[in-house]
Amino acid sequence: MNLLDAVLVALAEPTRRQLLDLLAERGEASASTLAQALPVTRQAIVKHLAVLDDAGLVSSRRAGREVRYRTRPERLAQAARDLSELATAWETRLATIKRLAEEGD
Amino acid sequence: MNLLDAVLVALAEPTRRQLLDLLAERGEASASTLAQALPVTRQAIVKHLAVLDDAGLVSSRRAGREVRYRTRPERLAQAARDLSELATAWETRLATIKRLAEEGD
DNA sequence: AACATGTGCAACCCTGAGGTTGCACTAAGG
DNA sequence: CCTTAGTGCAACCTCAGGGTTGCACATGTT
Repeated sequence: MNLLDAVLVALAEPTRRQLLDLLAERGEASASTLAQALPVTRQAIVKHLAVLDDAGLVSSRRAGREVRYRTRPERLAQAARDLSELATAWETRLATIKRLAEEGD
Repeated sequence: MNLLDAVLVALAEPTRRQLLDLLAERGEASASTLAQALPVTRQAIVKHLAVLDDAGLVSSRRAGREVRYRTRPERLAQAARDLSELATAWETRLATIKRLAEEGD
């Protein structure tokens, strides 16, 4: 599974998108803190953060006894570019097909 | 669930991404035809196409006894723009936080 | 030292998504 | 009219993903 795939999978989950919102809002936060803002357990949060980390959408660092997470906008920006490219490729395809159809009739 | 969410969910599935590839490649295809190119049943394909349709990533039209599907690049392009916006918003947040931290120290 | 807070790990539960099979229905072609 | 190819519907199966609980471990505080 390449990175774009991982990003898409990561973003497909409502809770994970909420987590990203919270992180973007706060700049940095621990799993325990985040758990207080959402209707799920800390453990669930941790799992989600792991998925987000695999997708490169968040990074973490240890600060004493807690682990702080933050967003990584570059990855999201990259994913956006990838999707954009894909869209352009489709458009080109469709344009070509349309053109051929018109010529051939 | 708004449209971007639906798009993300739709794209999170490998088989659906393959379907989109095939459609982009062929310009137009029916569920039965697509099923021949993938290791799953026509029914599975139909379900996936329904999800893609809900997300606005494909459109369909009846042609005699078959239903032909095609990609809709605008939606994907829109999704790409939305993600890009989100990334920018995060970047702005992080920049602000960083600035405040420097000023306040 | 004792306590509180945050994390890590593992087992477990359960729903939904992806997939299949079977059959009825409809349209095209001989 | 009969056959063939494509679709639609519904019941069913299976498993990974999201979630929980319980407990051990580590760090900070008094």
